[in-house]
Amino acid sequence: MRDSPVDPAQANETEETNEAATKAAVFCAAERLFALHGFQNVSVRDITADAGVNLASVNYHFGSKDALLFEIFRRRTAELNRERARMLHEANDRHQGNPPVRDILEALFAPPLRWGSPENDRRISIQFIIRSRSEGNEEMREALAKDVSHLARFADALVKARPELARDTVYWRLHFCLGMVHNNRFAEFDRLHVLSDGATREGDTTALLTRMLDFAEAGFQA
Amino acid sequence: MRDSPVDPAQANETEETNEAATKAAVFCAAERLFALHGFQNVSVRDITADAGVNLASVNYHFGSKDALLFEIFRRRTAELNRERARMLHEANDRHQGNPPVRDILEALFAPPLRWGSPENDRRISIQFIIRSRSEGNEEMREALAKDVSHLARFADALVKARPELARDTVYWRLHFCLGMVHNNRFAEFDRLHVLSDGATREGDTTALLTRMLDFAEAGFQA
DNA sequence: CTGGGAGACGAACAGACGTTTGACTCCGAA
DNA sequence: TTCGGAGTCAAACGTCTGTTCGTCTCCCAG
Repeated sequence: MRDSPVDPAQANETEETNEAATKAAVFCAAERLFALHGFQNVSVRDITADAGVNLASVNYHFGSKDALLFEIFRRRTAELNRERARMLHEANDRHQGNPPVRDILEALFAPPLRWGSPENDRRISIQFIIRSRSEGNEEMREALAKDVSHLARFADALVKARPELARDTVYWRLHFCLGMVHNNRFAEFDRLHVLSDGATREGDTTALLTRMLDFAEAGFQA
Repeated sequence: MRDSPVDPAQANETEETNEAATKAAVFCAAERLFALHGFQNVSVRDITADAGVNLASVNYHFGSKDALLFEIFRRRTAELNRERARMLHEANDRHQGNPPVRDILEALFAPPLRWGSPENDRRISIQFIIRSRSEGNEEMREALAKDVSHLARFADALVKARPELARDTVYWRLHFCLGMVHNNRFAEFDRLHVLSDGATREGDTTALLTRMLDFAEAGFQA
């Protein structure tokens, strides 16, 4: 076992890499199948069959099925958090450390929405993350609970942007905004599509972002 | 098999009923365990052991594990929809068939919030419903997708209350509101509690309802 | 050339799963 | 009293699960 194996995410879909190609194939197949069918509904055999590798590959490269799940989760949440933090940082730079509510919320909404756009390769990743929020095992939920520092930065920025609001009011409204984001699942989009008889298409990501920002920004004005 | 067995929900927790007591016990135990640990993480043996009945009871009284799941789902969603429809009807009566946005949203928010209050027996039921939205099998998701008529009444009322808004705008904002509701899970409350360092307690249901209505009503003003 | 570790592979493991079976008890109707 | 169905029960069924084992191939350092 070498110390720094080929990064599965970087070797994405490029099965030509001469080393650890099977590890990357397992990683990608697992993420996709988990995101589409749920964590418990996908067996190790499903993953290895889809990836075209041997059954024992999962346990050899990742230790266990749960460890594989957690590694996908850890990597993707880290990437999402990094992108959100970067946008929040840019908003701070743009507004001398005191960005308005809309810019803060954009840093929260835009990354998962961009990932979720139909033409984006990360569409699967965001579905995986959302799913891990409800189907994740104890380890994953613990990691989510521990990682409040990431959200705390957004909460602090919002408190600074709306100093007249009580702190707990800001926390609750941030909670509502997160609910808006996490509801962006395939099934929910389908129901909305049926309800509106085809009037609402989720294809236009920037338009959806504007809709969400309009709604949430107004919510913070209350 | 008689035609109208004792209603498990009515025989709730009263194991003294001389007939079909085990069916009610299975129903209650299953709902609680499913809500707490997830659908796939609870086995038929877990349910029957918790209910104190024989292993074969589930298949005898409900046909299969999936059928049991679906029966709990069907009953609870019907109860929730009925309560929401009743509140929307009352709001219509109060305002001559044209209730304001806040009253419509209250009919949407209040029932699940009331159920979710700590002292309420239905706290488990609402967790079950929320869970079924992401963990439900094909049959349950199909039932959710088909039942747009229930949501359509809320959408129509909102369109009537805000005629200056485009229809798809109203649909999207209703979608956002549903996200706010469905995010009210145990795990999410926990994270919010950690984030706010104990400042936000979910105990006061009416206060939470006010917070949600303030936020969502303002969102519809945008 | 040679030895050894990394990795892929088929096969098997032990356990948990949902479901089914057949016998037994009990009670109301004939 | 007798018959039959409803309900409970222990036991077993076959299947699918995650994981492990032993072996084989291949490549590179010695």
